Amino acid sequence: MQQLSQTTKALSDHNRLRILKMLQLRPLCVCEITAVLQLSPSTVSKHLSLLRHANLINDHKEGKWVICHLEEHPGNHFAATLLPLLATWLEDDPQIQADRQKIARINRADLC
Amino acid sequence: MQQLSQTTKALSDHNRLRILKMLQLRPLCVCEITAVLQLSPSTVSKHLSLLRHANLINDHKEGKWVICHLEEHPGNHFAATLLPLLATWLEDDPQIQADRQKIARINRADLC
DNA sequence: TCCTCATTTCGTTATTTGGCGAAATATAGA
DNA sequence: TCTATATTTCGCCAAATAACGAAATGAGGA
Repeated sequence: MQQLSQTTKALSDHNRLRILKMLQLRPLCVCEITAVLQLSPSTVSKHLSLLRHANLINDHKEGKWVICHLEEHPGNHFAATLLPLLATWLEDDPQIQADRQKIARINRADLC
Repeated sequence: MQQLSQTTKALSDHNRLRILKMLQLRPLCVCEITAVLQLSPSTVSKHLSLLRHANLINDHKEGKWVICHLEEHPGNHFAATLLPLLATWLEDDPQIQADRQKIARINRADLC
């Protein structure tokens, strides 16, 4: 029950949903996510940490960047079920579409 | 996006999950739910109101009782997808099983 | 009508959450 | 080694949430 509520809580925040829907497009470094959300790096870091603990995303280092991506094989059963569903949800949401357009224009090299 | 986060937020609370899993067994009046959760009536009422607004449950009056039941045709797409999933989740959770045993023993007539 | 009892609403309190900026950490490159 | 920059951690504040008890509401039965 704890694990389910942890997962749904992670999915209940506006900005965390935006992050997950962005990552559907491609893996992103923290500063790209920060640029799109227009939140402070510390806030974004906290959201990412929460998503990581919920087994919804994962990351790896590439030089000085931390690259985040959707978790492909979540240890958590609920995350494993919900992530593919989320992939089909919110596709026509204006905010999500705007975020994705921003990502298309962004270049990690100039940004960070 | 608002609707999705409303739905997942509703599903992110321990006690609300317990309520939904109880209602899977059969419709229950507010005082039965209150008796199982061991929370104050006002607290339970608030949880129920939140679940109603999220289109996860519905209710009707029967004499002086308000009988709650799972929403069968949620107006909300996310609720419609998640309710059947929830029905398969947490079936082996000890807390959920204990709640259901309590319900089996409870009788609305003597309780209220 | 009046009383009882199930439920909801209101006002309050403690805890959690989401946000920030400053300081700490870590890594690439000079 | 020193510096610059990406990220995280820490300490704080404001807003949201979950809980309670008391008061209000609403329906059935005396």
